[in-house]
Amino acid sequence: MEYSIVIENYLKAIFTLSKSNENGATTKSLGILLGTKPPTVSDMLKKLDAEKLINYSPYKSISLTEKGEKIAVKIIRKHRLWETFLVEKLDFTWDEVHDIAEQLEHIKSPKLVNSLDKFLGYPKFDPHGDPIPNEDGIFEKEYETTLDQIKANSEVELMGVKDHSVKFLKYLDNISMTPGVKIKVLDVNEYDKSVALIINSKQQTISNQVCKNLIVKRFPNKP
Amino acid sequence: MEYSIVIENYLKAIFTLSKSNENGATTKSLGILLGTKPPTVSDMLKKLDAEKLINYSPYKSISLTEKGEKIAVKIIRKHRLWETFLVEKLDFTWDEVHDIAEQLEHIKSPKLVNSLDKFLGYPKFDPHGDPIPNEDGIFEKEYETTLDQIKANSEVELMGVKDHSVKFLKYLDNISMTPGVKIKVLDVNEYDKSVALIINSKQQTISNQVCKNLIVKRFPNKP
DNA sequence: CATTAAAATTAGATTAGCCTAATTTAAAAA
DNA sequence: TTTTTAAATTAGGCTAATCTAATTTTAATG
Repeated sequence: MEYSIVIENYLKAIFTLSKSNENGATTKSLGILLGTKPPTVSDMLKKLDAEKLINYSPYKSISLTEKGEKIAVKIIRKHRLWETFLVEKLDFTWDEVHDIAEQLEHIKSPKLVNSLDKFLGYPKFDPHGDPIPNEDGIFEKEYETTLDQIKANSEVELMGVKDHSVKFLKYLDNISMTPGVKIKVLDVNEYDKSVALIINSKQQTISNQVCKNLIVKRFPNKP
Repeated sequence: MEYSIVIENYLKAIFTLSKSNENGATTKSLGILLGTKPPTVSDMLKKLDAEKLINYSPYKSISLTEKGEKIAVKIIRKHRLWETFLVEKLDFTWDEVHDIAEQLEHIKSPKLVNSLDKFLGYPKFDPHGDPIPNEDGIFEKEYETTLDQIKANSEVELMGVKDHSVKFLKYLDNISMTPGVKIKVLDVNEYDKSVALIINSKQQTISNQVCKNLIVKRFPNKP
């Protein structure tokens, strides 16, 4: 079955709010997120319930059915793949891509999504660091990687090291690179892949070789 | 001003029919092309006229205003760029791309179109051989090029040669490569750029060097 | 030039998605 | 536990885009 863009947006919004919001999705919060008034939301909730996309009855709580969640995840997958495409291939910046991806996420073609995924090299995270679900709707649970995998304008947390030699650890200590520290990646040098970053509000540059030995964690699931 | 997808489709359809159809766009032909009934078309024509996108009054002929044509050409530009993207980058075939491009052509973002254009290397023709208008809405008038510029699954006509040596012309004669002949390009070898093609329903393979000396004409403006 | 056939338009109705105003329900406070 | 307040829903209406049925206009034919 094919659903309207409006319905797809509702499902995505309910998914997002169910994860992030304390009370889950509400008529009010959906209205704010989607830019519509509460009565409009109420109407639509009844319709989504009738289509078995959500579980809902008047004045009660809102949750996605399995069917509804599947669709929501598909939209999120498309959104994040298109964002990745725009940044990686068309040189858009981090902050320009959201509105365009909001439109692109509604393009209907199963083959297109997977071709795009392949073209992009099956990325696991979008430019904001949010995980991209695979074809089966599974989100990567492994948020850890090495620092050389991180793109510019991301924030990560240092989890550990791969090289445990005293020499290396002393060096890390020198630049305040201690476990648990927050690292903001500013820029990746195209030539030698060295990385400009900020630790404790101090800017530094470290080599690609060092990056490969630093295990970091991304922060997923921001809006 | 931003117009609805439906309006954009009407303008594109009127543009196409004005070029191809004997009587230009009519209520009936628009209905067939857009999959709507004549009364629906009539209503919309009044609306488009009110918006100064077309010149029209009841029972009279239909033509685009400058304003309307500009929008139509923009949509066509987007459509053909996206088709090129799908074939060149995502390995879609010739015949799979139309429906997807019909959706993609309505994505709104001026920067996106031009970034895509740049990413694709400012192509002048789409995979069907139709010309892609540039940012200013100008269509390439030069349909002639050399055979090495032609992609797989295109049809061209031989217009002339660059090498006029007897040796070369004798060789061409041998393979029925005579001026005016229709050439269907089947495949371009990735390794040596040699080209598999059909002339007079006979398949042959010719080298890249030979291709570079053959001047051919594309066939633009198919549906 | 009158008649007929085809095309186009007007009339009236429907659906999805949205709104404001009025009412109902649930949750929080007294 | 009653009262108050905030949230949610119902009622009634609007617009864009669509339809069928009826009517009008143009063009083609005799």
